Amino acid sequence: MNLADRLAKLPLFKGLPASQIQEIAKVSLLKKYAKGENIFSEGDENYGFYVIISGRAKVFKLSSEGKEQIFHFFAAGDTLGEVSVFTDQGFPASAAADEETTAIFIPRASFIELIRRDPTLALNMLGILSLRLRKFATLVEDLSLKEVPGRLAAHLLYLSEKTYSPDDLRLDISKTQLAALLGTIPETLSRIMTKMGKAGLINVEGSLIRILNEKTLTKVARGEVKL
Amino acid sequence: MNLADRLAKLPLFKGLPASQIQEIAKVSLLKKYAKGENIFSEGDENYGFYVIISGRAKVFKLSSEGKEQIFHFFAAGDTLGEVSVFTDQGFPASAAADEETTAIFIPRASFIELIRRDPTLALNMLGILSLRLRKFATLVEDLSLKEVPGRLAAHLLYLSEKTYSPDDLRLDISKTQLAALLGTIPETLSRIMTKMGKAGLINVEGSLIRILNEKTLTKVARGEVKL
DNA sequence: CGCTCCGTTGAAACGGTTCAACCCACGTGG
DNA sequence: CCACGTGGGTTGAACCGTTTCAACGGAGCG
Repeated sequence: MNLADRLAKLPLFKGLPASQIQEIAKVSLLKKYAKGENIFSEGDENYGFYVIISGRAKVFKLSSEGKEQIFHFFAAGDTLGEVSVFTDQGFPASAAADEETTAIFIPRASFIELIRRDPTLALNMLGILSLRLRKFATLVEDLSLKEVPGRLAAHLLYLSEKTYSPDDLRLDISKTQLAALLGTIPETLSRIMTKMGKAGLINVEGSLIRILNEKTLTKVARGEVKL
Repeated sequence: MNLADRLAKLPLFKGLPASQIQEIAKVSLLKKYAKGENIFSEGDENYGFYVIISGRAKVFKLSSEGKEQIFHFFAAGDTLGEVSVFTDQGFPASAAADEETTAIFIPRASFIELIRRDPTLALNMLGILSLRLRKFATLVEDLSLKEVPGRLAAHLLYLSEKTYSPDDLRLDISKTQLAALLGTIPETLSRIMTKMGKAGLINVEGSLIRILNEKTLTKVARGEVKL
């Protein structure tokens, strides 16, 4: 499959005429990243953004002591690095491939040029950024207003919503990564999972999690019930 | 001054032809809010967004126990509530006037219509949302990877950057509000200010803060030095 | 086989919050 | 004009959730 066909499938380019997609394809690059490989680093100058074709990437920051906070995971179809396309500063955070990942790199100047010509693309991008802002809002809420059990409960319910079998979840990331996503450390996450298990809220077997008591779990997520 | 003149001065509408601004002005509303008055609430259906003309507003969330996390303060020229213009969900957080505030309400449909016609406006809005995302990124970083002294130090240095007299700061919000912005409570903030005073980093007299040792303060902000 | 990575568990330490008391500046009403 | 209440800010002591440090078990892999 060539670049143009791949681009045409993306939600970002939905509703865009083929001719313009061809144009973008001409200046775009297909890139491959090995597991754990760096995609860009905080502060790097930015010449464009990325669209994930396959695999998974994370955007994160590290503290001075080495603790990692993951902002978001990106999978096939997602865009990353768009923020610095529209502001003249380097990347606000770093990104790395979580497994073997392929992505399309779209140069900044050509993309802006395309937006100027087609407002549909602009609206698509505005929708993407708005969604991202929503996610940040709930992340801030979780970090500041909820304790770790609340964050975990909220995350499990979030996963539950986007699954076919809403009570049988499979974590597609390691528990260490999950801890970094929830703003805590593996030890704490482990303890809380054990507690939730003993309280009959969930059942954990490796990366398989079954929700046993959704009602109470919801209350924990809201901070109405403590563990 | 009429609505159209006010709109024309906003960075959001920079570079936009007067005819289109007139059009927007026709469907916009001038609103006034008393100190403390609610502007919109989390989850409210959204029919448009707001531009602050004078005064100050805050966007925030409350925990189930009543703790407040302020996401951002907005002053004259800033827009708020744009996020839900581009996604079909209610407001992700609540907003209230921090003092007597006037704002222009711009209806969603007309604004989207205008974007469709003028890509300049789209690019302006993309720039605004991107900047907001950057702020969220540093907020998350602060909450998750820094301790309260680090957050305070970072905030003071941030204020210092945007002042004429970079070593003499005046807090324009109450310390209680500052605590809510930094993700902590007034008691903790007070203690840390005292500590920083005793360590010779700053000098606090009411809402006047003088930075005495910027170098060390920077290290505290980076987490390289503990208090 | 032995290494590394991930996850788990325990005990101690720490940062921050909670609760309570108190101070001060300010505005209001008697 | 003073008494009073109110809101913002400060301080102390107890408490609590989370992290830290250390040790250990198991799975996967060269």
